[in-house]
Amino acid sequence: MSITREKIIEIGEELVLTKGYNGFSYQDISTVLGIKNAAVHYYFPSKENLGTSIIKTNAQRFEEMVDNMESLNFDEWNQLESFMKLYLKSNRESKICLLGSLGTDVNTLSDPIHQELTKMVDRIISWMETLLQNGMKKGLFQFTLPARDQALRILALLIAGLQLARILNKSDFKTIYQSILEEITPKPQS
Amino acid sequence: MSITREKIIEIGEELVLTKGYNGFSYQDISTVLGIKNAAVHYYFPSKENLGTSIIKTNAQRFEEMVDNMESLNFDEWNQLESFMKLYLKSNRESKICLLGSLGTDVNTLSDPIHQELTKMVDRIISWMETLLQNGMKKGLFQFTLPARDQALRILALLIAGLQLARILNKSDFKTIYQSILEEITPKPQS
DNA sequence: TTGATTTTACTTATTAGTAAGTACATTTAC
DNA sequence: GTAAATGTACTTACTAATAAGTAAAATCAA
Repeated sequence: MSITREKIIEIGEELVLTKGYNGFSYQDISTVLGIKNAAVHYYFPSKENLGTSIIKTNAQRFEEMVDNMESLNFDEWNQLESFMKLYLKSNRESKICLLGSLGTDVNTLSDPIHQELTKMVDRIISWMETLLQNGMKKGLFQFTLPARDQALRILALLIAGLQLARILNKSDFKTIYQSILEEITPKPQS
Repeated sequence: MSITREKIIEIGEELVLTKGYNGFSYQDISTVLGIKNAAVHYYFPSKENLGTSIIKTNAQRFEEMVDNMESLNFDEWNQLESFMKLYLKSNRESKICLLGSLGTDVNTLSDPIHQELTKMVDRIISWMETLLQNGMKKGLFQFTLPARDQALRILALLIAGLQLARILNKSDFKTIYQSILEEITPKPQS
């Protein structure tokens, strides 16, 4: 596969995470790569193509990470923490989450992008639901809500945590991050 | 004050909440109002003026609501619930939170808008912090985190709850909404 | 009739997108 | 083994649409 194509997706993703889907243009990408705007259209005829490719690439990266953690026999706690650490990295880089970024612009996205986005969120939620469920059985987690609801809460805290941290202060994300871990840490019996 | 001016702000806010700051144009506003693009520029010479006015109007509405609740002697529980009900309404109307919307586009906003946004988030967080603190003293709330951290969590859950609900399903917001109330409801002593 | 409001008629810049052509490497035909 | 054809990765040079923004004239309302 083409290296230029990969770089376009990479830069496109970075721009979605920093400026939002409607906040960047093909020119922004071509300028960074030192090529012409038309060269970007050569790989991605329309912005819709680029948008879906960005989401698909992201979703694929997620699946690879999950597969990798499974094959390394990560327990549920470590899997969740690894996932959450992706957000710590985003916070350091002043980026937000792809889901939160596109969640803002969802009404301006064409159907194919919208569907890809929904698919990815569904996938992450159900992955986390299973993870929480299994982890609780093992006593690694403790919570009272249905596992899917707990997953929704964790994802929401991560997504808006990054957004709030970019408005306020990076340290505010760390606060939220810590609180998530505390929320599901098993409490000693009294 | 001009009725047209007020309508422009109202429609502008609606557009920010549905399509994002970079997803709408003056043309979108003027078309709805049946006036010309230039008439919008008469009231708001630049989009920056409009953006700051939208935030200021929103912040003012918040202050009025707080004042009103105080004068009606709402207890802390009812004040928090009233605030949260604003988000229930947004969810019904498939709108997201102003803070979440602008949080995505923050890097593309000019300084005055950015500052207004930061001011508003600071204000809401510190209002909720005080509310939680006082409510806990009265036994209306129960939580273990520092009040500001708890406020950050609640705001984050509300903001991303709306975003996720727009991608997934409206009912997912209600789930998160309920979980917030449960999170701070005093537990009976054992 | 004065000032507030709005339209007309622009400008300039940027957007996504396209059509035609170029350079160069690879394959195919003889 | 060489020449012709083909494919890849672009550039050049556009278009059509839309963006924000402006100046000046027209309209309206007190």
